[in-house]
Amino acid sequence: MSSHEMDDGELTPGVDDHEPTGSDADHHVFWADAVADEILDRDPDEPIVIKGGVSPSGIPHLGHFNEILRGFFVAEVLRERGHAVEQVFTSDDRDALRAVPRNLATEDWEIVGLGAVDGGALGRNLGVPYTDVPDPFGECHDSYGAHFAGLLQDSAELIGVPVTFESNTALYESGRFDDAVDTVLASDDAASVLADYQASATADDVPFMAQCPECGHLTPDVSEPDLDERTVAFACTGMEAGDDEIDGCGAEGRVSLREGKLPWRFEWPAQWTTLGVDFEPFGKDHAEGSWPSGEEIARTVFEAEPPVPFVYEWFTLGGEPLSSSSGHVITVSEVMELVGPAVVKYFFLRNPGRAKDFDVSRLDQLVDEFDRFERLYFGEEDGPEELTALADRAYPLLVDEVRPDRVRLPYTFAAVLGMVEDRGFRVQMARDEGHIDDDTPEWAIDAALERVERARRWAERTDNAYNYRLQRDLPTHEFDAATRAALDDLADFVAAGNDGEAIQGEVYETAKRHDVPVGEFFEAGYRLFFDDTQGPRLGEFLGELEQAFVVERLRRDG
RNA sequence: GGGCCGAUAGCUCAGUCUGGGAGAGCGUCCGGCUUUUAACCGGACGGUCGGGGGUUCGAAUCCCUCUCGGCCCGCCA
Repeated sequence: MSSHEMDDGELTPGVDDHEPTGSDADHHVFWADAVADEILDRDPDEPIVIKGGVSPSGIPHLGHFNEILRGFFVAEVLRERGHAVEQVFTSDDRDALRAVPRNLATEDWEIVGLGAVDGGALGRNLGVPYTDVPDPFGECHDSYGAHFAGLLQDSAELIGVPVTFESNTALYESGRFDDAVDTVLASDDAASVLADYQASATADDVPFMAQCPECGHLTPDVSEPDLDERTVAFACTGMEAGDDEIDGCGAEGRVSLREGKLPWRFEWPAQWTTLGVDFEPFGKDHAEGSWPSGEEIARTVFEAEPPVPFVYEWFTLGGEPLSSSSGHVITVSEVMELVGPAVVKYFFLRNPGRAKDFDVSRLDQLVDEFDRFERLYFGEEDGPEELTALADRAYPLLVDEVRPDRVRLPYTFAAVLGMVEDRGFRVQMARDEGHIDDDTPEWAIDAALERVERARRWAERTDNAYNYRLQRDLPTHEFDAATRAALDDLADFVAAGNDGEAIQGEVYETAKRHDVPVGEFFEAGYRLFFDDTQGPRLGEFLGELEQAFVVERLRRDG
């Protein structure tokens, strides 16, 4: 720790031109600034290490991204202030497989049921560390743990957050954890400290779990640690996993301290000291469990200051808790296909202390909210003071590049454009609505059209009011004579070269002339073009389509 | 049983740290866009800020208490 670091803090107050004048120096509109202050108050060595981590127990879902994105914002704020930062993520992959998941994901993010893999093989590996359980999908990774850690890493890349992954198993096997393991086992206090926090722990426990060399199962039944030889005696007597009992093979003997692991309550602080962690976000589940004990273990056993903690609320998916085991999950990959990285980051930028709902059926709301946030930043709209201040401060962290000339199609409008595949149609319609003009750069058009693809997937996934698809072939239909005559009339009107607005008006006129109820006539139109009874505003939509196609379809010729 | 967090409009939430005007978006309703057909625009309606008590000139905000919900004291983002 150098003596001038205090000055660094003074020289980089983290104020940019967007910071509203008159705000107190120690009040921040953005939570990550407050966290950064707290970290810097401790004069950390550089690079400042920001960590997160999970067990690679199954499909990585959006909730796991709290572990990456909370840290991301803090890391970005610290970088802005001129500090070197490394964001690391521990895969807690020496934990034992405790339950066979109902659903899995392939390396290409395809969600499959247990039936698609050898579930029996997984069942036989209950109690075995994730890195020693074979990859259920065969050869794509070295192990179950590597497979799902790979997906997590993949998610981080998708969203554009640079993270260094650390495997717990590798930390044990390479010896990097040796000092931490020795410290715990040599400590007179370790077991008794934990016993103060955990009812099931006693002061006589040897805080280590050995991996049986015969069957690969972890066992807490260890004794007589020898710190000179770095071995421990074990008996493979099985372990508890939830309500189930996992049997051991009964083998006994001694194993190296690299063949096993610390219990989680010790492993977490061991990660902090070994990796030099300065900041760690965690869910409210750890807030009253692992954190208080970990904090004291760090101080009394490792004689090190624990990282700055940060508790985040869990969020729900469509009002229900996320649950890997029941399959109520949404992956980052899926979310990225629906809204893109900036909006995902925006979702995590908001108040982390309050439970949020991620509602796929109302993603348009989330995207609208993001668009507004963006307009507030660019000063294109007035809004509440606090929110505007937050936008000024944090918006640039959401995007790769701040571009005032970007184009954002409203999400539901993008969904309407998604009803037709043709790019020219999409561009023309966006142009007619004033979203694109002659000065719009090509990159902005491309980026805007990406949202059309996403909104299209959303419409399909939720099968909502925008899930209409222009039919390439003439749908099956049955119209009475009056309707047929009216459609022919309308076809002539279109053939005469009238525009969308005129066509919309003519729909009413034609229906009236032929004595067809307006509603029925619209239904006929929706049947012909969408094979449905409803759809978007018909006339203006038809006005954008190729005239010959519309005429032919209205005449039921193809 | 003990503890942590939360509760603001029909919905999603901001505002609570640092007490002074109860807000946004969406939805709903009404109207506009040449005449119902989920894209656009305008307006309106809408809240005893979970209940009660206290501190204060003044409380969504601070304190106490109760109710409900989530979570922790095995594992979990």
